Amino acid sequence: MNEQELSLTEENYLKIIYKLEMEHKGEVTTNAIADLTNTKAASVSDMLKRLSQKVLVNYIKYQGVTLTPEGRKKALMVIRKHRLWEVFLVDQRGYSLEADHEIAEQLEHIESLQLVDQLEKVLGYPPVDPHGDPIPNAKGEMPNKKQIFLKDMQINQKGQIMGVKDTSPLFLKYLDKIGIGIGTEFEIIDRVEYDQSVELNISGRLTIISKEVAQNLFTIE
Amino acid sequence: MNEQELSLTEENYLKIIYKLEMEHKGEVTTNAIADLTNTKAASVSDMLKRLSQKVLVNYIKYQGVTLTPEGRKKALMVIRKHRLWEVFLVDQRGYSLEADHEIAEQLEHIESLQLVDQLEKVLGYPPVDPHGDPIPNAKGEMPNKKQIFLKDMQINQKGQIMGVKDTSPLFLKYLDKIGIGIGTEFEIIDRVEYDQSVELNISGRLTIISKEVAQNLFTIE
DNA sequence: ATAATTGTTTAGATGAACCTAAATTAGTAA
DNA sequence: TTACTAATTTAGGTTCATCTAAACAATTAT
Repeated sequence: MNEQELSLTEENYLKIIYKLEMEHKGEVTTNAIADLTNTKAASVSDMLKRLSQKVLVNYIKYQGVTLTPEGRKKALMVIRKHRLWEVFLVDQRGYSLEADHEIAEQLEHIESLQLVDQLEKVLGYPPVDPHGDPIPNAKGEMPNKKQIFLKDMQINQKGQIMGVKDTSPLFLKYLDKIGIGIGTEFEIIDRVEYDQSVELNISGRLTIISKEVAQNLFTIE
Repeated sequence: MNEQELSLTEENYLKIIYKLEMEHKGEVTTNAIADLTNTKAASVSDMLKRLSQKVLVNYIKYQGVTLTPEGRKKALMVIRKHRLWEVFLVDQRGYSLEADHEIAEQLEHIESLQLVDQLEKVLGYPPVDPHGDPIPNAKGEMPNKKQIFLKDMQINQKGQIMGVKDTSPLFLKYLDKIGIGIGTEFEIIDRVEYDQSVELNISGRLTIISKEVAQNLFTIE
């Protein structure tokens, strides 16, 4: 009785309400939603009424919306799918395409919990997507992982590259050249006082990265 | 001017018309389409009018439809996506899920030619999907590959397992056990007169499969 | 050839998701 | 407070994809 199928559009609304709720910590306004959905306020009002009827949001006229527990769970499932597909896309093809996000916007609506769970397994249970955003678990709970930049890590700490901040082709090409990518394991060997560059041990080899690079690479926890 | 975006529904109609055209070699009837789309004849008539206006089908009232070249190309692109995703699903997870086809039905509508081309590359340019159906190329042309069952191959011929006919869990489990899967390379060593079983060389090791198994495994060309 | 059957199309409605324009409410400034 | 502005909702329409029921065309059987 719980598992009402949601339309693609409804899923998108929930996802956006979730995001806005996180940002402003509270009620979400009609206009804010209209902006992000590329629709008009009137259309949003319509939809909020419908979502309210399905008990996915708490909606009081003129006062904005919040998600119900059920709505939040649905939103998190969509976000989970989106982020896992993002990992998949980057994994399969590198950061090459600007379009990754757009494609993930479509893939996030593929219905099959099993598929997404299997995807997660194949990808090695990544805690975050390539933007460093945490991936909700199969129960629809958002873990509070945080990204830590190599620049800020202690000497002797180990980790695995989980993503990059700067996604310009120039930077990505350089990373590729020096053999650093998503999943690369490393250990912080030393930090050079002089220029704040960082010495890494990557599978036995010493690799030195500049401060700029160390500011743009992150691991998790 | 050519690249009108099609709705998911329109894509499905084209795909189904293509399939029916292949089967009956000629005009496709309204009712046949209605059956496969799980809609009613009246809805099909409506849609055919719309597709006709977009010059994707040739439609004459009471006389059935055929695809135009443009419509055929669109249909083949959908089929290409569907079959590549099927390969992906089986690749990632084995035949485990009955639901593979349903999931591919959704994935086939993901818009991104680049993604599907990249997928094809990652999968190693498979000529057929796991059901042995050929995969149209990036230009929207259907190659005429045909499946050949191991039962019918000559001694000394080599090949690669491209799919299975029987997809019952029992059979798939057995294949798994004897180490045969999609992509497995083999050479036909001999055929045993007595029971028509087939001796294979699989990466240096002799494997014997029964007539029944050899009737259900195929390669291509 | 005519009648009966089957297949197909039209007419008129529906629901989802959107729109514009007008009305309403909430919040702010005089 | 009252008047004004900005945000929101309602009213009334549109398009897409569907439906049912009725009308119409084509095919088959007598």
